[in-house]
Amino acid sequence: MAADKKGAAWTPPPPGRHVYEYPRPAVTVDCVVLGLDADDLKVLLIQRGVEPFRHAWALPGGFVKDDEDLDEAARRELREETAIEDVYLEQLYTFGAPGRDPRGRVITVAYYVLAKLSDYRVKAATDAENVGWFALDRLPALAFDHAAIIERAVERLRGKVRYAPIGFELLPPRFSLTQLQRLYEIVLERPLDKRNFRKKILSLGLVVETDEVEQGVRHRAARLYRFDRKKYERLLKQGFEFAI
Amino acid sequence: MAADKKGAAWTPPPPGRHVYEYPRPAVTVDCVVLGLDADDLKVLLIQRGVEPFRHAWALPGGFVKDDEDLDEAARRELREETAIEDVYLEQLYTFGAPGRDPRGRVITVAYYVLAKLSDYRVKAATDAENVGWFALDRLPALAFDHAAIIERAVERLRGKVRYAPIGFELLPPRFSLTQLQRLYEIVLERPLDKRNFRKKILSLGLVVETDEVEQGVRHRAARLYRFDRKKYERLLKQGFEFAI
DNA sequence: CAACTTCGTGTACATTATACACTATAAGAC
DNA sequence: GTCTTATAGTGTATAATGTACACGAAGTTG
Repeated sequence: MAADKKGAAWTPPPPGRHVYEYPRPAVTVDCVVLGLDADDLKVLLIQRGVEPFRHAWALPGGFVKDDEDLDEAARRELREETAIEDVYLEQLYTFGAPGRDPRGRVITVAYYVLAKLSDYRVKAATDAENVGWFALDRLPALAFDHAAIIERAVERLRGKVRYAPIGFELLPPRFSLTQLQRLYEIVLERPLDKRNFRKKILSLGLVVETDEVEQGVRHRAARLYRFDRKKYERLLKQGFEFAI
Repeated sequence: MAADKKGAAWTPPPPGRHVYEYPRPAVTVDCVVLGLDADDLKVLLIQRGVEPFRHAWALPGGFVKDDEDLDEAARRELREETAIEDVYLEQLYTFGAPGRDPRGRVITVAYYVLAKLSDYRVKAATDAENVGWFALDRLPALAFDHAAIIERAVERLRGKVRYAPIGFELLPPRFSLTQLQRLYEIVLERPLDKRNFRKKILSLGLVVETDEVEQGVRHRAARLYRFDRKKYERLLKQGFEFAI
């Protein structure tokens, strides 16, 4: 976790000295923010300014406040550290191995976040600390157990993208079918047949044609579609199962 | 959580008084132990002996110790409170709403556990406190937010049983295909066709015939099968996907 | 040995998945 | 405005899988 983002060094509690009779670990949230570039899944990292792991890159995150829920804490830290808001956010897994933070017992509730990368390309770089998107296969050295957390987030995305319409969270509101196919190919790491993919997607009836086309391309522009979330929610209630 | 199982009442920290500058919630683990009866999914509950929620039923669980991992803590609490060991155990979700424990901030990492109910029918009742299996549709009043935790565990089981061979964790090592079908019918809450189910299961090649048959039934005895875990793991590495 | 209960089996049809290649359209260069 | 280039957009035949459906076989009990 990157809790001490304002530079105030955090000192661990003296071992074995607790005010109450039960252990009191520190609890943080960490966010694995995934975004889709033209050819890659990318993850948003911030560079640590303090020890331990000074200069190492880490997941955005920080301490959970006394009066906030875990999801709230994750959204707050995201907003504070990366200016990212209004994204798909879901709890991933809680990491609590005793040695995962050299300063003492810190349990972190990890979240995974799907962001429309294009929305945040600029903003991300303007924060006080270094912030950047990194391709998943070219990650820098990471603080704590954050590499393992990212790995689990990607596993989860891969597992879930086929059975839930979460891929759309990575695309702009209007997208071409080619873009959508590219997304699935990148996440699933295998090529898909263009005609079969389109047949399948359109037969679900969840993406609807708009009257817009791609702009600024140097060839025939593709028709743009949008995801019909309301229809999806209606169908869900009727036992419909999304699957690609 | 049922952390104070030995009757020592736990008092909450005075609000706003922390030794360090960041909040220090208590962290517990709670286990949703599911078992399969003839006609029902059941969950294992223990009855609380102390306030709050004295006399209410609750999930087995307790505080995470300073030097143990979360999974370890869950297994330890299970062993201590219910004598259950060597079961399928997987982290479920972390619940941390500020008001979920009336005594103060307690964050709980929930686990779900699949147990062969027949193994634990007797042992479970011998613990110092009241312990019992409850059908999911006839739960007693539950402490804290434990009803919500159980609900999420069942959702997870339902979602996962079709894509991972975890149903076998609920059956004895040797089982009939009728038992296996019954399991899926109970978990998925819909009837399955006998011939189609057997075709499907056998075509996966993961359950193998043994030379044993059901004992002590008052009709033709069914052949018993076992799950071939090694074969499953081999196939997994080759990209095989389990699905029912 | 009759009655009962569950076991174990196959086929026809519908649906879905897969493999595969060319024409249409728009932009850009000249 | 014509040619080049790049991607968009489309259909069919075959294989695989899913679904619906009913009855004789085998073992137990009285």
